[in-house]
Amino acid sequence: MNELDNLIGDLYEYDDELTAKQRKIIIAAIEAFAEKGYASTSTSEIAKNAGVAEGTIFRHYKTKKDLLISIVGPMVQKFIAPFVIRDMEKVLNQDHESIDDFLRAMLKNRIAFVSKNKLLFKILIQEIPFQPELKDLFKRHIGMKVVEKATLIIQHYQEKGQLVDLPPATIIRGIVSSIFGYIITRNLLLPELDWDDEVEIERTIHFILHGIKK
Amino acid sequence: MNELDNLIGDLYEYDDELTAKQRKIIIAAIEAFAEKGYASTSTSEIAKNAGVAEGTIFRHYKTKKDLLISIVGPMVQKFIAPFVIRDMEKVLNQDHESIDDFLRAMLKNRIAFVSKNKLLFKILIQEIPFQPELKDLFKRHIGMKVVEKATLIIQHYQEKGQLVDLPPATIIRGIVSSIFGYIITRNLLLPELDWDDEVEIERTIHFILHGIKK
Amino acid sequence: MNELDNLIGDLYEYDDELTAKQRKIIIAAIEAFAEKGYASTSTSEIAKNAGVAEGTIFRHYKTKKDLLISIVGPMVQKFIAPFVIRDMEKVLNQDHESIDDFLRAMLKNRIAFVSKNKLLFKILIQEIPFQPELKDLFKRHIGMKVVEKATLIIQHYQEKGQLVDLPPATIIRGIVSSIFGYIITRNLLLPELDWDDEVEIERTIHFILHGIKK
Amino acid sequence: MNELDNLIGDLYEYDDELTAKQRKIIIAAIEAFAEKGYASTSTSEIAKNAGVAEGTIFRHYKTKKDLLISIVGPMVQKFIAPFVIRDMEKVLNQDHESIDDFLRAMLKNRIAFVSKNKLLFKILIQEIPFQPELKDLFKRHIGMKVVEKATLIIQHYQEKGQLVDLPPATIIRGIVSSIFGYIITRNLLLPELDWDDEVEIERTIHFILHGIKK
DNA sequence: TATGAATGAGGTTTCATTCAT
DNA sequence: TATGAATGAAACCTCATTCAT
Repeated sequence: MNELDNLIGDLYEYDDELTAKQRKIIIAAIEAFAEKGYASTSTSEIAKNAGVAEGTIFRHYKTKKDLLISIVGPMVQKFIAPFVIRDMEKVLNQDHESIDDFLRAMLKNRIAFVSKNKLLFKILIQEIPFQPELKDLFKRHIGMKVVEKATLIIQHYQEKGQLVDLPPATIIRGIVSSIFGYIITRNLLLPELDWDDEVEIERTIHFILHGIKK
Repeated sequence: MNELDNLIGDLYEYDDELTAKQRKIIIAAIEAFAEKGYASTSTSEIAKNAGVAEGTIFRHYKTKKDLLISIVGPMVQKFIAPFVIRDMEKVLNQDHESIDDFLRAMLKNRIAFVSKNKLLFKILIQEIPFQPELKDLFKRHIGMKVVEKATLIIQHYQEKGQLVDLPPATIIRGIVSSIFGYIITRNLLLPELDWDDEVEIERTIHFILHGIKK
Repeated sequence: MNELDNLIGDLYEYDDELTAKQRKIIIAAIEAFAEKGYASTSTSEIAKNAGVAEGTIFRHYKTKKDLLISIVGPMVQKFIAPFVIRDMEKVLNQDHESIDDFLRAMLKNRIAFVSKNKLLFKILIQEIPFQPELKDLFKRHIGMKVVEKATLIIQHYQEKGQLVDLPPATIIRGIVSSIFGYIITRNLLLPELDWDDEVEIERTIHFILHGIKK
Repeated sequence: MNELDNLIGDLYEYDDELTAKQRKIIIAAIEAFAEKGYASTSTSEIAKNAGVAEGTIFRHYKTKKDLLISIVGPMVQKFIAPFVIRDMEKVLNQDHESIDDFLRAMLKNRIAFVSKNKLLFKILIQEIPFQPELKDLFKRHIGMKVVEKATLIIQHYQEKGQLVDLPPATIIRGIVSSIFGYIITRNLLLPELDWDDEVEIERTIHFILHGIKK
């Protein structure tokens, strides 16, 4: 479980916050939630796969939902938000000459991030519609901070005459849809295909920038 | 539940196949599945909301999963596939001069379709990852028939010199991502906003055709 | 379980409100609660003794506490309160010449009642301190209606010059303590002794009326 | 927790038998048992309220029931029994002229005792029916020694012609019921009322001595 | 001595499903 | 056809107790 091991290291700043059993619980939970969905995964199954007693899960997480939140919350909080924001600040400060470069940087970064966190990503998008806590978290972090920043960046480039005069919200939606479309197709819908990320990212950037019309 | 009533009429060709109770069961099930997810909805809850006895559900549907499939299967089979295909044939036959018109027709049609079937749509995309039957159905209908047709159309326009020379798969992904991005934002993420569909569809078409660069 | 059978008949006015299984559940629950206490009785144990599946209990009673309340509530409501009140009205109306007769009637009646409901009585006094619902029920029925009536009766006899001039509350406490003292000693503390109820009741009445001093 | 602190000092002859943690455990246990009942109190709750680790409880008390017994046992053994007996011997030796004085002394003494030990008293009467160990302890100490002595005293006064010719057991029951009736009403049923103990004790003595008849 | 992570048996409750009516 | 009582497996969770540190 190399992917998962790294992941844990990322999610929890101080590794020693977690006992060995806790790590095993989290890893087993991530795998099960991603494969069968949160509601269809039983705590006894998680315990069995983690090699711990069922009671041990509840010593560390008061409820099953607590376990979910503690897995998926940090992903939203510590990763998505700060990374995105830092990236964007970098962009604004370094003042890339063209948005091409900016877009390229962003896409690669985000795609690498999701590739490292495929399972968590799947859990997150599956459960957001049903977990008000997650929805809130998401709206607060992404909806407010990220969209705000993104709007500024887009206006910045629009003023420089590089971007079309669509409303920033529409532009953001276009970009995000394209990115997610790629990520989901690549990782969830057709993971069995041979993907040349380098090339396909360039194509996606081309699509975002110039559309499909010749 | 006007939306649901129409819906039922659409899903089942011969309305009289369904008893009144069956209709009520299906409606209650759609509402519950969409709101809380398939796995988190109990059959007793469906029965209560439908105003029937618990046993009645199992008289008509052997298992709970049968109920799900019988709700979401027809959507895939009878709706998505035929509509899309028919649309596309229409396009190819009528031979729209420009893809602009074609795209516009498609988008409006698909968006109208999903608006009519918001709840079913939500159930479908939530459950596809977890229900092999649905995944198969989907892949067979969409993946094979639709993608095939779409590829032909794109090649058709590429030969006419109207479309950029990206691989058809990339183009399809771009278009579909943009459509879904709009539908999901509009119906699931931010349904509380005031949407002017006419205008926003035009913007989305513009994005698909020309991208974001000026 | 003849005692319990009668009991059920008393508690539920229309016997046919209860299925056979429900009766068995209630009887098993009463026995277990009385023997081991509510908190120390498991629902699985009740189910086993009742000869039903555990789920059956929860089909009829939403929670374990529901089961307790539905057993002990009617005892308070339908029995204690109305009986006592009716008795007392009878007394006031018939206007017994002396309180001796009244006391005697009361004691016999109450003692017979508790003898018929020994187990329920035990459950009731054990659980009242821990179940707010029961406390409320009890205070409302006994505390308010019964004490009020009793006060009137005592004042009635005090005016006739038959009763000592202690505050009614003190007199009620004295009488009730003596009755409960007898009932508890007789049924709970020393049930193994040979009790001649007739005689012992006369003695208790003598104690209440004249005290211990010669 | 002044009440509880004194209490502990009383229960354990050599205070230094107890570590600070042990004291905290006992105090927390008394409070919890009294409030929610023995069976409904978890050891983890006691540990938390005592500010110790869960394991610490089991270092001092082999089982949860051990803890209960070690709390409530001394109350029966070291307190009730010896006090009562000593009092009674005093009475017999000092040879109070009248039982009035004797009764008054007893009542005040017992009521003061229970007031100091309200919580323990509550635990004791709640748990006696369900804990054979306690029942035994109680029967051995109270049932045998106390009743024996009390019988002697009553016969003593009966011979002096001061007491009515009811069987001693009946007289004991009358007195004890009246005392408990007062203590329970005062401390458990209606603790929120303003009680003037001096006055109410006199009234209770009057009731015991002369009954309710004028 | 004290800790608190770990246990696993057992608690209450839910639930899809069956079946006699 | 429709019912809803009944089921029992399995869900989530609690808890007294143990044990390595």
